[in-house]
Amino acid sequence: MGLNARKQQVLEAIVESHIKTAEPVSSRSIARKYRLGVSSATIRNEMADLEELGLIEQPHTSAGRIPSQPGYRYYVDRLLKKSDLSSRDEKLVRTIFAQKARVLANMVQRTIKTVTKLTDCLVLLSGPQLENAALRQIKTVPLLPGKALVVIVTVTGWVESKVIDLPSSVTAEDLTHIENVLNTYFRGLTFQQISRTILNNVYDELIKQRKAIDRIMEIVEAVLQDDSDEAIYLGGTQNILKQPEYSDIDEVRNLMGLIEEESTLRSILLDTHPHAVTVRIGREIKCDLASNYSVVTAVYNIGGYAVGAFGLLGPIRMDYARAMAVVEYITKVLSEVLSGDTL
Amino acid sequence: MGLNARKQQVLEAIVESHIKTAEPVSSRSIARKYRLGVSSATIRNEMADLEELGLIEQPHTSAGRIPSQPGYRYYVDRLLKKSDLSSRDEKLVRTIFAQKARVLANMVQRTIKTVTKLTDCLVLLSGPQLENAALRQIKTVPLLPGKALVVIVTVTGWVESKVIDLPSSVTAEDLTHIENVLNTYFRGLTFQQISRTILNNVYDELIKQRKAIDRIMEIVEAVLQDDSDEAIYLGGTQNILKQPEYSDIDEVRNLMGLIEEESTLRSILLDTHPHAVTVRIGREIKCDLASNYSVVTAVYNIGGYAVGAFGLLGPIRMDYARAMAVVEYITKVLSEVLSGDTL
DNA sequence: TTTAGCACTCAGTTGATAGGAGTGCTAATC
DNA sequence: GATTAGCACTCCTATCAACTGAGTGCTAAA
Repeated sequence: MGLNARKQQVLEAIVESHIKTAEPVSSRSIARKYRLGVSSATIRNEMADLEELGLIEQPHTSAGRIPSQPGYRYYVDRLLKKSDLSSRDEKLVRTIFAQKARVLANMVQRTIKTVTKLTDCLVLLSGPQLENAALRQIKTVPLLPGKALVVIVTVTGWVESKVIDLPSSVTAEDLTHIENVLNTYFRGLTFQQISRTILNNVYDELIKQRKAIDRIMEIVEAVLQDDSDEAIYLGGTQNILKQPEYSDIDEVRNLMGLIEEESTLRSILLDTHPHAVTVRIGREIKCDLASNYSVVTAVYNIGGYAVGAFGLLGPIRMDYARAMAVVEYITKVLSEVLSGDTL
Repeated sequence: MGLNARKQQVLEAIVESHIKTAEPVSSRSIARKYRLGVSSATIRNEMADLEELGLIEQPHTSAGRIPSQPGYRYYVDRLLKKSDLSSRDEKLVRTIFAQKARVLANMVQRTIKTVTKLTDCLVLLSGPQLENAALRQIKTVPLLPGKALVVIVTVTGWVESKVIDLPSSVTAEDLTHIENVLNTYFRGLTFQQISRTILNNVYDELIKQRKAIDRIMEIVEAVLQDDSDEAIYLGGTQNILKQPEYSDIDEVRNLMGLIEEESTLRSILLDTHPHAVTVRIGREIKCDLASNYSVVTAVYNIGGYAVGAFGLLGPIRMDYARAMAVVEYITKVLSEVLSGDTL
């Protein structure tokens, strides 16, 4: 869809004005506020063309124009000027990771809370899955018969702990032995590598102790298969309610319904291009409940392996430039911090 | 305020009808639905008296009556018939604690999620604070220089773990030593007792190792003073939005503002009678933001010591009988489970 | 003391009207 | 040929009056 320069300017003006005010944009207001050097009548003519192309639409005859979903798509693809976060905002983000104790659960909470201050969107975060984190050490702590705590420390200093159930036949000595084996063979490897490696290397070595291996596998699996890791964390509900589109109670209810549907949020968040900030607008999100929203998402990684996704969800009339800047910066910093490049 | 029997019946009818329908109640509908054996005119006379007493009020001249805040108070104190949970509901609550791993954080989440299904209120939960839990064992796990994991297991099998920072001068051997001391002297005591006991018993014993004592105190304090324990957990936002009072967008915003104010929620939750289910109605809650809500709260305990509070927040027109039954049952079960009486 | 009956009040709805914002089209201008 | 001024037209929004109906309060009778 090749638009001449002036049509692009008009479309850009309409999108940006509507993002700012949430109101339909009139030809006259464009002529006044954006110095295109032509009269409102000329802009009206261009608007008629843009409407024919399906990029803008009229809520009713005597109203101004608002961008259509394809209009926003055109804007995001070709008109939007990428912006960076201000250094003040970047500093704010850095404070998320200033705290010394590197506990994943805390970091997730702090990330969401902080981003909430940076945008008016709903903040979504999945993971991080530790599968691709390299192991520094595993500690096991026998608690009660049949119960032990497994503590995982990654090479980059992140701590995660889980209580697991064991066959009650496993003694404290077994556990110590298992811990030793795990640390000896697996230090520096990722969990993913462990599952592959174990069969080759360790199995032969410990063939005499079949039972111990079974236990080891149970532990590794218990740690990896914890469903709670797959939870979607979210915040900023209050934020998004400030947007004028949610002064209608039905919109609010729809939004709350969406928030409740964790599986939907998950599929939205995971439908993300692996190497770039992804923008999905309205019906581009393959989900009926969400066809009135847009999402900006990106994955973050540990040592180059995707381990989670981060995203912002807002009305279609959201500030895409800012949302993209936030998502890009957050996922960059998350990746750095989890991979240990900084700090 | 002594009301004759019929006035009480009329007040009860008004409160219960209004709780059910959220609409003003007319004399005629009472005459029809509640078999009082008198005509609507007689009920109108009684209503006039009740209004003069300030127990009911009229939104406008040609509307029915709704209970006033003192009217609800009278109802809760003298008219409300206490009810128990159905055995189906009780069974549902028991499933919260069916999971084997006794991890406090998980239990908190599950409790909230479950109660969300039992009422239309906002579910609030604080704690549990471990101060009054008796200690089975403490494990320390050195992680990195200056960082250790402290794992606490209570006598009743609950597990809580924290990453703490230590002076980097503390070695792994120090830590093991500290762990031994802690376990030797403190097993079976509550954290509260520990803080009192340590000065008397242990200090003399370990006088040669002043430094170690300081470390111990640091650990004990680090564990106790973790702010995250004082967080208020909440759920059921979607529930409460279904209530007809929240079809007004400003009401929704006010509610969201209240939810955001964690310190307010905390003070509401902690203003609870220590030995009974507490009901606070509207302005009885000492908080302007909350004067349009009612709360039903109660504390739960470990071995008789209060360790946290549980409550339901809803519109003043809430189902008090059910809310009280839920709060009473949940706190009873929480206390049992945490104290180890069952399971 | 209770009740039937009726006048009265007032919120909510409907319908008509006026005002205003914005467009689309036409004819004049550059 | 592109641009623009001007004007008729559309349709949303606000306002006001009239109407409706639910519910009350009061009075007089049972």
